[in-house]
Amino acid sequence: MKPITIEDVARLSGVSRGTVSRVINGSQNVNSETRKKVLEVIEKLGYRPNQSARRTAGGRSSTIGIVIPMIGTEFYERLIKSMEEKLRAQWYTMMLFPVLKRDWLSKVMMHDIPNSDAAGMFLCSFDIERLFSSFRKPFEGPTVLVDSYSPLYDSIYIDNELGGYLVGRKFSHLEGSTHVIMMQEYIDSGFWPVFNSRFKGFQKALLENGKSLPHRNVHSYDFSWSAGALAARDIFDNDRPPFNIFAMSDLYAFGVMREAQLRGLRIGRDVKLVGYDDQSVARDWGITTVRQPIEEMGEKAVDLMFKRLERPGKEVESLCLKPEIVERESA
Amino acid sequence: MKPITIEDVARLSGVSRGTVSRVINGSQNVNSETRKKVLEVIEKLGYRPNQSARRTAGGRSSTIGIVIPMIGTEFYERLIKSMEEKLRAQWYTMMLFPVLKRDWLSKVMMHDIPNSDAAGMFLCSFDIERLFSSFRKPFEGPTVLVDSYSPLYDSIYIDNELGGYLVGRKFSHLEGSTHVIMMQEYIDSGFWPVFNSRFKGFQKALLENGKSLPHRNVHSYDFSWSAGALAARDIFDNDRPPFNIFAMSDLYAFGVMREAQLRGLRIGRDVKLVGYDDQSVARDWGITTVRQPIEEMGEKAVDLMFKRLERPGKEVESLCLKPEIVERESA
DNA sequence: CTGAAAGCGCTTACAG
DNA sequence: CTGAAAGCGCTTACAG
Repeated sequence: MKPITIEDVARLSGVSRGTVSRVINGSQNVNSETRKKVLEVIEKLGYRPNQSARRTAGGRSSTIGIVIPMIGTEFYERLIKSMEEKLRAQWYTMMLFPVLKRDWLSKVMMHDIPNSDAAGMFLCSFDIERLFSSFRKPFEGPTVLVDSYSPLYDSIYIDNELGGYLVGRKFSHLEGSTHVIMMQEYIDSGFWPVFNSRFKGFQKALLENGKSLPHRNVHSYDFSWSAGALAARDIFDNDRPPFNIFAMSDLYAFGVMREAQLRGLRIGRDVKLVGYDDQSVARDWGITTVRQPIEEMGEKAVDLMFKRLERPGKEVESLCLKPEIVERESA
Repeated sequence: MKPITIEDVARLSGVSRGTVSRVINGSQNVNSETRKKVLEVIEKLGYRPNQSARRTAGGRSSTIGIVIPMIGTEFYERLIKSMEEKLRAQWYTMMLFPVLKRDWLSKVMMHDIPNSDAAGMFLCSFDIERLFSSFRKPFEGPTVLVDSYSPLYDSIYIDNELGGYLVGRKFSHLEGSTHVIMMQEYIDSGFWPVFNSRFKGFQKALLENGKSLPHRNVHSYDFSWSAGALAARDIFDNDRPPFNIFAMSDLYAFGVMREAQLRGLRIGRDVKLVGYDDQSVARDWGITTVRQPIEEMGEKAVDLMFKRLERPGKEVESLCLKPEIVERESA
């Protein structure tokens, strides 16, 4: 069974292919009677225009690609959802390219994306300059950086240094020992360095208030549910309360919380705890945390894309969003 | 700056477009000298074939679409990763279509997918028959159902009834009161009913052992980190230990665990607890759970797709995978 | 408002 | 092994 083409629609409507094309593309220059007739036939036949053909014939693509480093986290779920919402309102289709393995990064960048026929591309959380020292620029069309920054591209990101600073300022007036749990970031990782920025801001605030953070109070772990508990075990075993712990992800904070409770330490009193991200787990368990305006970032990213699509030659624009502390019981 | 076309390559190589095309498509019928020359020019120019044009000219698409109901969970992260791994080995590109809002389901099915130019389509966790009573079949090409079943399509899924049954059998020899925490499933939701199947199997095992489950011992909640704790609170307040709790997701199980510890109930003794999914949180916190062979499901799904791509007319094939209990400290 | 026609960048028999 | 040519399903000036 052959697919239905514009030719079939034209024949049954008694008009030319050109007219059908005009109807499909919403041209004003079609008699409303004709349009109605054509639309009827389209409906009856179940005709869908072949997108590949439209594009090779010079029509605009209406898909937008999004590259993200992972799925399976609340952060990207929320980000993607807010972006898709806005994209759909303008009839764009979203195509997701998750880079689920480090090895795939070059394949996604050099192969999948150039072939994707997207009108534009969002690149999320990657450090594009580091990426393009090893990769050829993969995509000629409009590119918007989300959750990262480069002077060469439109971009929107959240001020991680400020996030860390806010927590540091809060902690600098507290009694007791101060600890940080973070993820180790490698220079060659290709990711926008969020943890290091948070750390920088945190340390800056402490220094401003005459406090310093011993190197041994910085705990680096991988990213997992148990990491926070392991770190907490280490902290509780080798130091004395009260503890002030900045867990740079709610995941970590949660592990700390659990370990503390097992030991009878009171969260909010013996242990002051601040997480990061305001994930549902922080809301559910009363963890003070740093909220990132994820949805706002997604929406404004789409705005940047639309502007760029309209005026490809316009000057590069960059937006920086502010995080804020959400006070709960844990600190 | 105009994109480089096959014409440019042909001209600079001193051959015809046809020959360049043969080189691109790996045809054997090209003199190796000619091929070398053409390849050089391609490299030098940085030429990339226009995929849209290839497809409209009758070439095969090498992208595969995957529709999933959500991102942000470990289940889909693992599933997608295992599928992409196999797809990439055969030079296919994966395009993800998450359906992040219920309203978008029809748009994704009727618009995005038909336009996606995919050679084949995976549909994950949706109840396709219920879907297609309201939607026209969106996609003519090879379709493989993953994590759901229909006699009309190739499919692979995990035996949820068995999963529930295994837990039920384990619980039927235990002293104390038995409770279930699950998600309420609505008939019109369009999702493959996994919780109901688990419940069915669970109840069956209890009945076989002469036990019954009072209706009030079934606790339905939405899907969140706090739901398990809320359910546990309800259970602990209104019943007496020992408790046997089947939390049909590790997320729920985790909430139960925390609430129990806050009350000084000993997990594994006062509270026997079984989760579902073997997520990292279950591994990290010692929760007995039902492991689903997610990666195996992903890989075999891709096998089904390849078979179907090769022989579009072959008989429909259906695979059912078995879950198993992972024993840990909690039960 | 509409049709005829050229063109988009490819692929693929066909003939040699 | 290769070129010339027809064709894929569309779009878009152009002319009327």
